[in-house]
Amino acid sequence: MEKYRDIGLKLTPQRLAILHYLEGNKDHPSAESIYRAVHKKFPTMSLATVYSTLSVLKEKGSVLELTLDPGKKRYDPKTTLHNHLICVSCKRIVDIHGEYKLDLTENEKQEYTIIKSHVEFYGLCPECNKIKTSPAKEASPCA
Amino acid sequence: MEKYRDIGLKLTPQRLAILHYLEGNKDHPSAESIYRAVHKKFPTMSLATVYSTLSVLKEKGSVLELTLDPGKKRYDPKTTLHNHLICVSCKRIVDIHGEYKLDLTENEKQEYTIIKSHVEFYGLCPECNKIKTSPAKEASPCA
DNA sequence: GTACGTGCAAAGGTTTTGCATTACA
DNA sequence: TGTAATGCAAAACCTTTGCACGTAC
Repeated sequence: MEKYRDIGLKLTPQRLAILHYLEGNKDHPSAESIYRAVHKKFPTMSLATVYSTLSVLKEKGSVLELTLDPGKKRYDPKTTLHNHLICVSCKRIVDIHGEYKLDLTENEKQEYTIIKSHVEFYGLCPECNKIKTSPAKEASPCA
Repeated sequence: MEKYRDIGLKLTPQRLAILHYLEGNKDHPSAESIYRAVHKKFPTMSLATVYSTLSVLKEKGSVLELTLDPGKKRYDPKTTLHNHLICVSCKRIVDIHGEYKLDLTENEKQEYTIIKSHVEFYGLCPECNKIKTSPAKEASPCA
């Protein structure tokens, strides 16, 4: 946690609670769900503080803001390049770690400069896939 | 335009105006910008009508709702699979037509079912790229 | 001690909804 | 004519902002 002080963050109890919640979190939570989780253990926490902390973490490059969910932003503490699958059944967002060769044509290489890329897969997450392919059970949305 | 009646759409003047505006449109407009454009020619048009028409068109598969812009939805009348580049300079969204091999590992193939995929490139659009690579001019955001 | 974070409430932007009126088919 | 679309206003969300107060360093 000291690494956050090193990048110029004042470590208040509220921020520590948010940082602990985010550490290793693979749920790609929204501001609201971070707030709900942290508010349980820390009833004075306000939603504005969550937004303001996320804004600072984003500036410092310590979280990624994901634009995958129509209607709200999601946050990802994993900041190295990776891709995502959006489950069409349960709406969960899960990490996909493969690297892909996304080669532009020669024409396109002249026209554009590419800085980075991100792949969104739409399909079934492991849990919903299991339900669907399991012969014994009726298919039903997970979560 | 008759194809829309065929899919069960009542063709009101408002809807025709929206459909004309969307036809061949490559700007990936938001509801608000569709409203602004159509309202000029059609002053009685209301924003609620734009939303309701977009909702029907989406259901019928005649437009795609894009979740690329944090804070608002964008709409794309091109419904065949293609990818997008988000210009980090001018924020324009432009189509990228290459097809990519996005092969999952054997492990992943067992875990997931993939229905479709979409690649977001971040970089410079043709206009901003031209400005940047042109030696004679100062770089400046386009649009 | 000071600069910055917190919490509250209000405001801003996008999208949805309810309802009376209007118009397509 | 009947069903569905329109337009208006209000409400529902998500996110940002202003400001008085509190706290990490």
